[in-house]
Amino acid sequence: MTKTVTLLNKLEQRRTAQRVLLLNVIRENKGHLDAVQLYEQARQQQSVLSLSTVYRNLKLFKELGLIKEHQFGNTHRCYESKGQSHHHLVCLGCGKILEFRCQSTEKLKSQISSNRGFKVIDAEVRLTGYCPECQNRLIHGQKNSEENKERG
Amino acid sequence: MTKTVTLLNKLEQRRTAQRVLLLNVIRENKGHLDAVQLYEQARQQQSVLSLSTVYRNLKLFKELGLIKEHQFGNTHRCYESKGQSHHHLVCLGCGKILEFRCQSTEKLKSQISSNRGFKVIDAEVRLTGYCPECQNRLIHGQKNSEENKERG
DNA sequence: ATGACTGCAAACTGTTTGCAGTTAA
DNA sequence: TTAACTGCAAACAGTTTGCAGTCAT
Repeated sequence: MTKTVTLLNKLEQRRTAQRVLLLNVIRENKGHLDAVQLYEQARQQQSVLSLSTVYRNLKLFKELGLIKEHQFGNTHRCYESKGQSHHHLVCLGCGKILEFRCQSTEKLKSQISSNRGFKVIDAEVRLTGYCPECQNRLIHGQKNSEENKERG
Repeated sequence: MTKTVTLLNKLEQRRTAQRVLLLNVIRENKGHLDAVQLYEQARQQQSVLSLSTVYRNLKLFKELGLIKEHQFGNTHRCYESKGQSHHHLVCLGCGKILEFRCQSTEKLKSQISSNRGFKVIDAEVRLTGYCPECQNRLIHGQKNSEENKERG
């Protein structure tokens, strides 16, 4: 994987300690982080960092195409490093986000491109429903778990 | 199409003037409305209505499964009546939302269901990129149109 | 040296909530 | 009659912004 530092140099952005730190945390973390989670994880490694810097740099990274932004059911947005393309299963019961891959979107991209003249940059498939655990819980008549609902 | 009034009765919800009005506006409107747009359109027909009522009822309609909620690039959410299943093309240039249909998601649903044990309630495919007009504008070196960017 | 970047606090936006009055059933 | 519903204003959460100081180049 390209070094974060190199990445920032190439993109002609200043290589500040905060940017290197933030990008590293995002890239090391496999899942989805929201701004506050990223802030907290980053602060554990280096305490000089403010939440506005996190927001400002998330915006920058997004514009540079280094990360992807998502908004699932929740109010807040979350971010992930752009790695291998994958899609999401969003559980309505517990808010958990699962990932899956599928090849068929490539075909779809080219279809849309030729039929509609729309230049597709990115494709996301999102399935909402219930994960196995929540199905189980619902069958056995227990109350919905709200545990992971906000920070999934 | 089922009458809004009948719909509310069936669902054992009170048939208030505000609810009937809001549901009608949503159902008559083909595209996507955010809360404020819905509020404004509804007020044109009947001036006794507050924004909190709009939010409260959007939440209700969503829980009853009468409408679908989306969050595209923007900060605000938008809503549409549940009609024939369709997916979205989101233009990064002007924020415009285009729709398309595709059959392949049904197959995907059952695949995920059998492979992962995830009970799929809904599937959405979202392609982001550039609409024909924006591609044109970009080729001819003009600046990005921000016109529709917020209220698309 | 200097313009990009940062932390801080204050502002802003979309949404939710408490309350007292109103209305559908 | 009364619990569900409403409008209003105030609260809230997530995000953005203005400013003065700092730091990468």
